Amino acid sequence: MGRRKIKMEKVQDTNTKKVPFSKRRSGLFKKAAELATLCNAEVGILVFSPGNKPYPYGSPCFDLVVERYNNESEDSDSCETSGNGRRNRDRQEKRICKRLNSIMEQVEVEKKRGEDLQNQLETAGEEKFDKPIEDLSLEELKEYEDKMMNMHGMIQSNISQMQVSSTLMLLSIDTQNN
Amino acid sequence: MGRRKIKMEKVQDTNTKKVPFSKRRSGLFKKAAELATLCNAEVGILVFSPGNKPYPYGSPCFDLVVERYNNESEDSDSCETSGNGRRNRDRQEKRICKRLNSIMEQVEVEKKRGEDLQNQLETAGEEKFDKPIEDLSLEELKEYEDKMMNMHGMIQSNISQMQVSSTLMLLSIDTQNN
DNA sequence: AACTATTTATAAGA
DNA sequence: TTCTTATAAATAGTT
Repeated sequence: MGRRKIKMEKVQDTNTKKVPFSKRRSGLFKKAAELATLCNAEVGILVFSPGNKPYPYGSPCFDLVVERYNNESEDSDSCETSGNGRRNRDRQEKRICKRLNSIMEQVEVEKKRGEDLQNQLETAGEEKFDKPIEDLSLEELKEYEDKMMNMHGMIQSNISQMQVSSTLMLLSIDTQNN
Repeated sequence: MGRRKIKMEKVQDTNTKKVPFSKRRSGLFKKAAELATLCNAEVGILVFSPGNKPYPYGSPCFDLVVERYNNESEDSDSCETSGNGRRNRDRQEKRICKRLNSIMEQVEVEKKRGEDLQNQLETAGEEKFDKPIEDLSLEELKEYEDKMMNMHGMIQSNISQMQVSSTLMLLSIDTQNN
C-alpha cells in the first residue's frame, strides 16, 4: 500500500529503516484499537524495535504505560539491581517466573468467577426481562429482588477477591524488588 | 475498507459479529508478521475475543508461551534460563523490572477501578434497597438493571485486562530468554 | 469460502 | 518530522 509494492523479506541495515518501522508500528496499533472497539475484544501488543526498544500497546488502558516508557526509558533506577551479585541472578529470575505463574493462576480463578457471574446475570435476564416488568406479580418481584441481592453479593465478593489478588501481586513484586 | 464505512463504536451483540472479528484478527496478525519481517522487529500479540477466548500471536517465538498457556501454567520450570549467556543478564533483568513496574501501575489503576465500582455498588444499594422492591417504579428497576449491567462490564474488563497484562509479561520474558 | 466495491494504510516524495 | 499523494492492501457486504 504505497507507491510501490514491497517484497516481503528481511531488511538489511537496521538504522535506515526507522520511518517504515514507525509507520507500521502505529498502523498496527491503530488496527488493534479498531479490533478492540469494533469487536469488543481486548488487545495487548508488544513490539521490540531492531534496537531492542520495547513499544507496548494495550486496549483499554495501556496508555499510561506507553507514556511512562517514553518518559523514562533511560533511567531504570526504580528497579535497582546494582547491589546484586551475579550468583543470585538465576534464583531471582526463577522466583519472578514463579510469581508470574501464581498471578496467572489467580487470574484464571477471577476469570472463572466472572464467567459464572455472567451466566447468572444472563439467566436472570432471560427469566424476567422477556416479560415486561409491570406485568410481574408481587411473588415474582420478590423472587427478582432475591436474585438481585444474590448477584449483588457475588459482585461484591468478586471485587474483594480482585482487590486481594492485586494487593498480593503488589506484595509479591515488592518482595522481589527489595 | 469495505463496501461501507464503519463507524468506530462498540459493537452490541457479541454473537453475531464473529466474521469481522476473525477477519480483523487475522489482518492484525498479518500486519504484525510484516512488521517483524520487513523491519526486523519482534512482535507479540494477545487478543481476547468477546467470549474471552485468547488468540496469541508471536514472531518469532510465541509457541512456548502458547504451550505453557495450554498446560495450565502449573510447572514453573518452563521458565528455563540455562541457555543464556551471562553478559545479557543485566539488560534482561532491567527490562523485566520495567515490565513489572508497568504492571504495578496497571494494577493500581485496576485497584482504583475496583474501589470506584464498590462505591457505585454501595450507592446503588443505598438508593434502591432501603426501599422495598415492590415500591420501585418501572423506571427505577430499569435503571437498576443498567447499573448491574454496567458493573458487570467493568468487572469483565478488569479481569480481561489482568489477563492481558500478565500474559504479555510472560511473553516479554520468554522473548528475552530466546 | 470467494468475490468486489470501497475504504484504509502506507512508500515515496516534498 | 509531518504532509501529500499515488498505489497497494484490507475488508464490509454480498454470493
